[in-house]
Amino acid sequence: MTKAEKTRNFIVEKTAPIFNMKGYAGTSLNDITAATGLTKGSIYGNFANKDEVALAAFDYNLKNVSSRIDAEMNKQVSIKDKLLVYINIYQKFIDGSVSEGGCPVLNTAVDADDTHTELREKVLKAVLGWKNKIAKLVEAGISAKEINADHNPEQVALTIIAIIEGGIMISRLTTKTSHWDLIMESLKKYINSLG
Amino acid sequence: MTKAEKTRNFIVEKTAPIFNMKGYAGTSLNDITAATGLTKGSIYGNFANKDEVALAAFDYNLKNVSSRIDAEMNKQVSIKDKLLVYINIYQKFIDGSVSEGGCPVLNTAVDADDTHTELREKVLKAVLGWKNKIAKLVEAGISAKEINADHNPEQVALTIIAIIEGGIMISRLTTKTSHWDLIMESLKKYINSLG
DNA sequence: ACTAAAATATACCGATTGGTATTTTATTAT
DNA sequence: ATAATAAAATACCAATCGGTATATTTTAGT
Repeated sequence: MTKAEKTRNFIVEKTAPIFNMKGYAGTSLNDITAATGLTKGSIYGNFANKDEVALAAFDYNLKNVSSRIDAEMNKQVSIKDKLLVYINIYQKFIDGSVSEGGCPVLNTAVDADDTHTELREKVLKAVLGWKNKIAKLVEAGISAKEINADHNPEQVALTIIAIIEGGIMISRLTTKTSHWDLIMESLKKYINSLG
Repeated sequence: MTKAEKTRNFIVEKTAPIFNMKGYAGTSLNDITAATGLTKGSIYGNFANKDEVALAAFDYNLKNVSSRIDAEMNKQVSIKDKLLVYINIYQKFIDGSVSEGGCPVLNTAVDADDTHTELREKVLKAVLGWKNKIAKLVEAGISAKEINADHNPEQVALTIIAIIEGGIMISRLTTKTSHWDLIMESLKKYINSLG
């Protein structure tokens, strides 16, 4: 790994939480230099512009979440247990133990849907990928007779994502873990009702 | 209504959609003057600062949603039908027929939770009020034997809000009304399963 | 119609915005 | 160790940021 690559990663690591908290417009180049300790010249030596940093930061934040989920999901055998993984992983993003501004999908979707095309397309891809992933799990669950065949995999996927993301919005706003717990209890019931 | 009050309302009406789309940091005073056709001096003659405009814009956006919901809810008699009102109202915010950037609660919560205390407190109040409203409806439903008494009103309220707001995030991002429809079908099932 | 007050426009402020050309420093291959 | 190269720092740019003091216009009461 060359020096430039190291610096690039360093910049992304340090700015990713800021973009996740403050959003694209709310994060200034001064924020970026302050967080990295680097100068503007150095930032622009590694990135073409602010957009490129923001896009890389989103990728980083997304991978941070999804890799944790993948790792935990691989430990589970049943489809339902795999689906329940989201609850435990996101809990850590709520209670502050991992938190860096909440779910990057939610933050970036709301931040960019009307303002930033490139960022919007990245989140869109992430959500559609997430949806497909859950839908395939549901299909596998149906094949394995673990989930009733009368369920629409896409609908189940969208419903799970909606509950999680809506739950994050509420819980992070109210800062009540009890709210998260209650919503996730509903999600558990929903998942267990699938078959 | 004095001239200043008219102008104040005019500024709020014109800028409310902008704040809802671009967020607080993303909306500049240039945006505000461009949308109103007024000059900076006129804006600052009616508002102390940008914050005051943003706060008034949020109030306006929130009232726009909640008054529509209240009006429609009063037409319904059963508790379940009252709860189902959210689906039809928010549909209009999704398909673009009323849209001005989506749900102000979701937008402002995500925008302000880590950045803007005053705005954050306003959304927090809105969400807690919304939660209490649904919880009281559920309690009334239990009293009327329309909803089973084993349901936790607060939990039902939080779950409904989460599905709606999560559904808005997804549907506005993907611009697929089918996604909204599928998620709302799940919400209908959930509401109907209450009793 | 006239005047006092209210509301809006003009013209400006310093600070910050994203971005760049140039110089200095650090790295790396020989 | 040195030269070539890569990376980072410095110093700057025009434009825009939120905000204000003052001048002008518009409104409203008599």
